[in-house]
Parts: sequence; structure tokens; C-alpha cells
Amino acid sequence: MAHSHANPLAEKVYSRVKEDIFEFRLLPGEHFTETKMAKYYEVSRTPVRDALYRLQREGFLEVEFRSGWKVRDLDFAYFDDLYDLRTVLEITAVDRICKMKTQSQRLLDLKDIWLVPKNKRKSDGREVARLDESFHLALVSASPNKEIARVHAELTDKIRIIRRLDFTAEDRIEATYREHAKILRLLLQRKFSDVSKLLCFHIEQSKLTVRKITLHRLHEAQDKNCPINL
Amino acid sequence: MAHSHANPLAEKVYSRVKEDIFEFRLLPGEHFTETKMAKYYEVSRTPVRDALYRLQREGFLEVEFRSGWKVRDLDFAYFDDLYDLRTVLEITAVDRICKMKTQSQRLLDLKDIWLVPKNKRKSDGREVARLDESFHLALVSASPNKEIARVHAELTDKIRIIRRLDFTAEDRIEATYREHAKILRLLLQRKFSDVSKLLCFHIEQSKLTVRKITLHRLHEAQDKNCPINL
DNA sequence: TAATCAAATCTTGCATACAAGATTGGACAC
DNA sequence: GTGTCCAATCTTGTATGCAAGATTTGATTA
Repeated sequence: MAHSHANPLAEKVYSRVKEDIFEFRLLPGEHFTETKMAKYYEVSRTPVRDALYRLQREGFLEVEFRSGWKVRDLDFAYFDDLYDLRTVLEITAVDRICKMKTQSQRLLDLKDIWLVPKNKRKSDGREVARLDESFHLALVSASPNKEIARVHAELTDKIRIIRRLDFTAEDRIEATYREHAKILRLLLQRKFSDVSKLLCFHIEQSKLTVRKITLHRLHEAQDKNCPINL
Repeated sequence: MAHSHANPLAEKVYSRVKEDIFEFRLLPGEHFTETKMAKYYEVSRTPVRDALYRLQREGFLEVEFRSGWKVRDLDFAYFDDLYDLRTVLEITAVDRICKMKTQSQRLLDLKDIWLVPKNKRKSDGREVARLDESFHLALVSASPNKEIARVHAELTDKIRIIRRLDFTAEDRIEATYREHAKILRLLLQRKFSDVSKLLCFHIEQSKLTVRKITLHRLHEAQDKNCPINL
């Protein structure tokens, strides 16, 4: 029985590139080649190709036959679709949670994070972004359907690149705490109709804010040099 | 500008292997190696690996570090989750269809296939399976969300291996025509609540039938030799 | 016969060589 | 200065070589 973990180099490149995209070190629209990636990450082209093709299938990158790779352009129609599907899945999740006989522990644990006095709240945007993701993840994971959870996790990944910009504004952190608290309270009381409406509103707000912020932030980031193309 | 299509060999292997799985030429649980695949399809290991890793990420195959590949075992809990997610997406789709101002042409075209006299119905299981897929696909494609359509299409692919067994029984073809006709009529009248109930029932029936048939059929297929491992 | 252990064989992960063709840059004509 | 054409360069797709380690085989021993 084996089980030393698989494709460590390809995996490394995969997560590093993804992180570079999320951190705007690799900018939307930016071009690069397999050879450059291989040099930059100090591996051969083989694991680089494995990683890049995976990222292509996941919608982060595009490849042109014999003419290099590029980071997928920001496409708000695409993100709208992702947000929409995300809403569908989360509404389904809360519907099922409201119908469950007993509340899952995972869900009750959320109270310790979101139903706390204001002075116990986190204020770091990065951390709130992570907490926000895990809040929505917890909603979906409360139901037992693994495929829904998997698709939702993939959506979360795809949206992350712009979603984290949501928490660069102080008032959005405040709003997130307020809305999550409300949603959680009503959810534990199994008021599906109210939760459903609030959740839609919450996700929609996040989407709209992000749309406003993104272009501005992206423009800022474009001044920085990209380490891969030096 | 290039655009001769990408990775033709990897693509070929990908679709051939997938087809072999759907046709039970490659059986669930069956082992094979990259080298054997390469010999069988007369290409090198590189495009084979590309194809196999893609199929692995899509859930059709499993790889063990230095100890070969295998076709994923039939796992009814997994298929239940897929059917469940499929139901969620299609219910969402019909909900939106019922709220649309004008009916899409794509949807109206379905009448020519499903609302026909009995003597004009197809009786070949293979063909009905294809028509069934395109019926459900049409429901989802009627709404403009491309990501929902993409996820639904992936689900359809993953379910296909067992779903086509549904139409080996004469009465299931009959039932499919009856249920699709009913769903379509009510859908064009925008009776969401009725359509929703029928659709759940329809998918559930298909799921249950398949579960009964599959093990039997799989056992039959196991007598045949697999060309890849000769 | 049954168990053990080591060598031979397989298998995947990664690196590299090569081929087909796309792109680029510069010389040249006007 | 501007456009054209060809050669050099670059890029991906594919084939192959090699290494690390898992598996299998068979000989040996009790």
C-alpha cells in the first residue's frame, strides 16, 4: 500500500500559480509561457503543464496553440453566473437545514464567531474574508450532499479572486458581521423564507460592492511588476 | 492567429476512454496502466497521462502512486448525490422558465419530439437515452446562466454511465414519453408547482430503476473480455 | 507444505529532446 | 517612412529516458 502523496511538484505549481492569481501577482490578461513558469518555480515543464492544464479546465487560464498562456480576463458576466449559482446552492442548503430535525454542531459553532459583541470581532480584511468563506461553506456542508459541497467549493475558489476585495472597505466588514448574525439567528429558528431573502440580499450586496472595487484595485495592481515575466 | 485544435492526441484518448467506460468495455474497478493505454491507443504516455488525469479530476478514474490506474467503482451514494444536485438545478431552471416573459424557441421545439402520437415515438433505447438527455439539457439551457448549464452538463456526463441502462426496459421508454409530455405541457402553462413535483418524481423514478438494473447489467458485462488488458 | 526474504520487474513522476508551426525582427524594395 | 518577405526564434505537443519506490516472483529454509 503506497500513499506517499501524488504529483507533489505539479501540486506545488498548481497552488502557487493559483495563489499568484488571487494575490494579483499574475494579472488578468497577462501572458506567460510554460518555460518561464518552469524556470520560475525551478521544475521541468512536465509538472508545470499538468498544473496549467488543470487551471485551464477550472477556468483560471487560457492556452493558445503554440502561442503561450494567459490569465483569464476578468469577466463580470462570468462572475454574475457564478454568484447566481452560488446563491442557488446556498438557498437549497438553508432550505434543507430548516427541515432538519437536529442542528448540526458545525452550524452551532458559527455562533461563537458571528454572534459575539462588537469588541470581539475581527477587523483584519484577510481574516474576515476567510471567515466569510467558512461561514458560507458551513451552510452548504450542513447538508450531507458531497457533490453540492464540491461544486460550491469550486465556485468559492473561482470567486475568491474578486471576493476578497469586498473586505477592503471597513463598512463591508461591519455589514458582513451584521448580516451573518441575522442570517444565523433566523436560521437556528428555522425561518426559511426570511433566511432565504436575507441570504440573497447578502450575496447580492457582496457582488455589487466587489464589482465597484475590482476595476480600481486591478488598476493599482497593474503598476507593480510581475515576478514571473522578469 | 493559430487555432488548429489543441492536444488532439490527448483529446482523442480522453474521449475514447470515456466512451469505453460508458460502454462497459472498461468496467468499474478494472485496473490498467499508462503503458498499456499508450500501446492500445498507439500514442506515447504523455497524451495518455493528460487524458487520464483529466478523467481522474472528473471522477471517472483513480490513480495510485506507482501502482497503476483503476476505473472508479460504482458508488450509489455518489450517484444519489449527483441525481440530487441535478434535481436542484433542474427545479431552479423550470422555476425561472415559468417566470420568463416569452418562451424560448428551444423549449417550444421540444413539443415536436415529446408531444407526438404514439406511433411517431422512437423505440430504440439508445436514441431515447439521447433524447432524454437533450430534454433535460434544454430545460437548463433555457435560462441564460452558463455556469449552471456547465455544471449540469458535467453531471449529465457523470451519470450517463448508469442512466442509459434506464432505457433498456420497454416500459421505461413509455414512462419517459408520458412524463416528459406531462412536464412539458404544464411547463408551457407555467404551472411551476406542478412541474416541480413531476420533475422530482420523474428523476427519482429514473434513479430507482437504474439502481435496480445496474448491478445485473454490470454482471453481464463482466463476462466479456476487456480489449485494453489483453 | 508454508513462510520469508531478496532480486527482478513494473509503474508512475519528472526531466529532456525533438518536431511542427506560430511569431517576431530585420533586411530590402519602393 | 512604409510595407513585404524571409529567416531566426519561440512555443506548445509529443515521445522518450531515467529515478524512486511498489509489486511480484521465486528461491531458500525450516
